[in-house]
Amino acid sequence: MTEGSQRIRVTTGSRYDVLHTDCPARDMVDHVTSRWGIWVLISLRGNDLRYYELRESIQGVSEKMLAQTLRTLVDDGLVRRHVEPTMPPQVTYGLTEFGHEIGESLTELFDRITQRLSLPAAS
Amino acid sequence: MTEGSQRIRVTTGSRYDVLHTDCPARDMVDHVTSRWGIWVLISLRGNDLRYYELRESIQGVSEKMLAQTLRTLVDDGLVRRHVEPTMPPQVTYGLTEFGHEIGESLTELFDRITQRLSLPAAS
DNA sequence: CAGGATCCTATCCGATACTG
DNA sequence: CAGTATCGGATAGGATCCTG
Repeated sequence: MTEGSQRIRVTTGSRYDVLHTDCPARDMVDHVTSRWGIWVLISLRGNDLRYYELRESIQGVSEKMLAQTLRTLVDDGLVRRHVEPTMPPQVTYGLTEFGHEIGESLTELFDRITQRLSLPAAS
Repeated sequence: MTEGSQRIRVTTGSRYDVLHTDCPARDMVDHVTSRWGIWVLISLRGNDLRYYELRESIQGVSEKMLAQTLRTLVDDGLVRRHVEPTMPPQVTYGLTEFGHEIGESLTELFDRITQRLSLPAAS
């Protein structure tokens, strides 16, 4: 993004000026609202799931994208990864406390959308 | 996505089985959580804005993507577009009632993320 | 001012093959 | 089982030019 001369406007009173620049929250938001991230977080709300359970639960996701998404969410501190050193290995994913907070917001967002879509039509 | 043999499992008790298939909500969610869509919706919460105001407010967005994002959100019934037939023309964008609902959810999501990022560190 | 049209590049993402 | 590595097509997205 190469912003050197980008000034952060804090004079207007809008609290969103800051985030519109390159603040770290923007990356996190992008991860959370990524194509598959949102469904991973929602899927894990009920209970922890293993890798293949997530893959079957989230229709349409490829192994590559699921792995990639999970890695990002683990790095961000939203998802916890638990490895059981058996043979074959068992890896379980669950939400951290932070992940639960975010999952709650995402579920609310999703619910509002489905609710609206179930109505006839309105502007 | 070409799913013909895809069964909707309604027997498990999880209310998210349905949405993991190709339900229309998924498209809407993708639009709302698109790279720029989320910032448009948040930006318009306070007050209506004109095109160039949005462009300046949302740092990093190109004219093309802003226009494209706005068109999608208008089609989805989240944003209202008002044209003042002057010369030069003035176009103002604002949220519909539905847009306000969604914007509220997105703001909550965003607030939780920024709040967490402002803390030292935790898992 | 508010975009549409065009071009071109970065990246996303799926398919496939392979590994501990 | 739970991934990683690589490849290639699709698409998102930026830059530029142009119009009502």
